[in-house]
Amino acid sequence: MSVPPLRDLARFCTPPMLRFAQALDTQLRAAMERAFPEAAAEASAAGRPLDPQLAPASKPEFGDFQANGALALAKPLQQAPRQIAAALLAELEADTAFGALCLPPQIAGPGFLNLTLRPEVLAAEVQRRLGDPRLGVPLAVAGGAGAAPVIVDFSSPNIAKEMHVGHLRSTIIGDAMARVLEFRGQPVLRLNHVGDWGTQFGMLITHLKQVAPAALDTADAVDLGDLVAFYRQAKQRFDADEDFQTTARQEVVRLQAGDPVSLKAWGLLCDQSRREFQQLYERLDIRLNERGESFYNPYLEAVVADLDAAGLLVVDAGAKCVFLEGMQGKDGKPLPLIVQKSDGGFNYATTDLAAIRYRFAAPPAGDGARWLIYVTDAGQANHFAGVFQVARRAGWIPGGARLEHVPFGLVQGDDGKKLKTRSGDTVRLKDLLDEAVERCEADLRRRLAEEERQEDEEFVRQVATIVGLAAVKYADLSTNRITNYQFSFDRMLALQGNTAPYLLYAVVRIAGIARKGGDLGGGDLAGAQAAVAEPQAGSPEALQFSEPQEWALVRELLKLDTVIAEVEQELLPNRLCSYLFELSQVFNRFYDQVPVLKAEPAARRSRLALCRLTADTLKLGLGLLGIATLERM
RNA sequence: GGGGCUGUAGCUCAGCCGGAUAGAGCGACGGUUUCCUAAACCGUAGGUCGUGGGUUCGAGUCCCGCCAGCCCCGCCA
Repeated sequence: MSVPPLRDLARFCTPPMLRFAQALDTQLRAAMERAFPEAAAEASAAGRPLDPQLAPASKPEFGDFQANGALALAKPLQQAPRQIAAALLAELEADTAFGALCLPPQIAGPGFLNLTLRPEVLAAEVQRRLGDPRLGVPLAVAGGAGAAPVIVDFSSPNIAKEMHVGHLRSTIIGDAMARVLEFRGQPVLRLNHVGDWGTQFGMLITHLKQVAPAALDTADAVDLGDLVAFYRQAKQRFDADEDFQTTARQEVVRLQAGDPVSLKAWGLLCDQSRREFQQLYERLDIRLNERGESFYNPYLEAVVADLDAAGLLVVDAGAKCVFLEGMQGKDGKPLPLIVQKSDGGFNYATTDLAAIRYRFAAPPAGDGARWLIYVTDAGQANHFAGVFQVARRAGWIPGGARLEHVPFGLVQGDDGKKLKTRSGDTVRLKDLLDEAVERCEADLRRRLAEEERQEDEEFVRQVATIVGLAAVKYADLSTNRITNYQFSFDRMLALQGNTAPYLLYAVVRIAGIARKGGDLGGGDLAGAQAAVAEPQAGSPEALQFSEPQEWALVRELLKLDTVIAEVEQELLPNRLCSYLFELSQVFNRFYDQVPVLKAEPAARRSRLALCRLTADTLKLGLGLLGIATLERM
C-alpha cells in the first residue's frame, strides 16, 4: 500500500485505500497532540507540526501500515522511542474510530508502531470494489468535461522516415500515460508532433527536384521505401556538399514562407508517410491527433517578436538567440538558444516555443492547457530545459501550470549499444512487431504440438498477435523509463518472470475457472455494475476469508488505487507493471494452494469473488498499459 | 571545458516523503502434478548497493568529492 506524500493526499480525492491512510494519519496526529501537547504546540508554532510518519508497512508481517514518528521525537522529547510509541498507543486505544479500523497496534523494533486493518474492514472494501466498475479508483478532482486539458505530446515520428524502435518507446509510454490520465477523468489531448517542417524537407525537396521530380507533384509516384532511400541520399549530399546545403536551406525558407510549389510537394510527402504511420498506430491500438511542426508555422514570427519585446533577444553571428541563464556551452561562453537562423529560417527551438505558447494560451487562440507532458528521449533533456526556461522568461507559462519533459533511455541491443539490425541499420518498428508475433506463433505451435491440443488457425493467429504485441509493449513499460533498456525477444516473450505472457496467463487461469463452472458474477467490468447491495459485515452473505493466501490476495487487490495515483503523479508506468506482476504472483500462489471450485459453498463464493476482482484488476491495469487480454492461450 | 543520465546478485531489472534482516525474474541446483491450463508453485545458493567523505537516532535513498559508462553542448530534429 503505497502512500504518496501526505501533502498530496487531497489531489487524489481520498480513494478507498488512501481513505484509510488519511483517516489513520488524522487519528495519529490527534493522538500525538494528546500525548505530547507541549511539543505539539511548539512544533505547530514553528510551522512544522508533529508528523506521525505514516507509511506502508515495509513487510507483510508488520501489518498494513507503520508509523515511524516516535523515532524522530526521541531527541526533542528526551525520551526512549519505544516509550513515546507506548504513549501514542495508549492514546490510540482510547480512540473508538481507530479501534473500528485497526486491530490493537504493536510496538516493534526501535519504536515503530505497526498498524493492521481489521479483517472485516478489508473484506467490506473488497465487497465495495466488486460493485464498482472503477474498482475503487476515483475520478480526479480537477478533471471532467470542460476542464483545462492535459496535453501529452508523444510518438512524433518524422515524415519521410520510417518509424523505428526509438519511436516505439515514446509511443508506448505516451499512450500509457494518456490512458492513465484519461481513466482518472482528465481531459487529455494526445498530440503527435510529427517532424514535418524542418531542414529535412529542404534537403528532400531539393534532391527530389533533381532526381525524381514526379514525386513532388503526383500522389503515390514513389512509395515510402523509396522516399526513405531518397532521404538518405539527400542527407548524404547535405552533409558533404556546401552548395547543396545552401540550396536546401533556401528551399526551407521558401516552404516556410508558403511557396505553392514547395507546399504541394510537401503535402504529398506528408500524405505518403501519414498512411504508413497510421497502419502502425492501428496495429498498436494507439489513438493520436496529428498536429505537426508545420501547424505552428504561422506563429513563429510572433514568437520571435514576443521574445524581442520581452528584451530577451540577442543577435549573435547573424542568428537571433536567447542566451540561457545558468547554462554554458563550450569554451565557457553562455549557451544560446537559436530561434532564427542567420538565413532567416526557423528551427525546432522556435517551433517548440511556439507550441508551448499556443498550448498554454487561452482558447480559441490556443489549447488552454494546464499541464504539458513531453515524452521524448533523454538526449533532448538539455534542449527542453533551454526551451522551458525561455518560455518561462517570456511569460508564456500560466501560474499553476505544469510543464514537464518525461524522458526515457535508449533502446539497446544485447551488446549494450543502440539497437541495430545485423547489417547495422536502424530496426524498423514494423519488422520488430512482426518478429515478436512470429516468434510467439512458433512458440505457441510448438506448445500445442507438445500438449496435443487442437486449435484452429484463427485462435493461433489471434493469440500470437495479442501476446506478441503485449510482450513488446510490456517489456518497454516495465522498466523504469529513465534507464536505457536492453531489448531482447527471448526475455520479453518468456513465459515466466515479469513479462506480458505471465500476466496474461493469470487472466487465462481465472477465465478457466469461470469456464469450469465458477460463476464470477458477470466477470467483467460491465457485469460488476449489476452487483447486489453490499451485505453487512458478519452477515451470512458477507465475504469470508480464512487462508493466508486469500488475505495476501485481498491486500494486494486493494493497492490498485494508490498505485494508479502514484503512476499519475510520478509519470512512471513501470510502477503499474510491478504492481500487476506482484498481483499475478500473489494470485498464482492463491490458485496453487487454495481450491476454489471444490471449496465449501461460503468459501467458494468468497474465493470466486476474489478471482473476479483479480481478473478485473488485471484487465483494467493491462488496459491502461494498452495491452489486450485473452480468455485462453 | 560545461551540463545531464546511469552505476544494486553471474545476467536483466525493482527499490515509492530516509526506516526494521537490500527485493524480483532469468540462469544454476533441488523438490511439487488423482485437483480450476505445471505457461504454475515451493526451496537452496548468490550482494562490502561504483568509491571516499558528510548530514541523521537511522542512508541503496539526501549533500559534497572522486572513478567508470552513455548522452547533449549556435544556426539538424
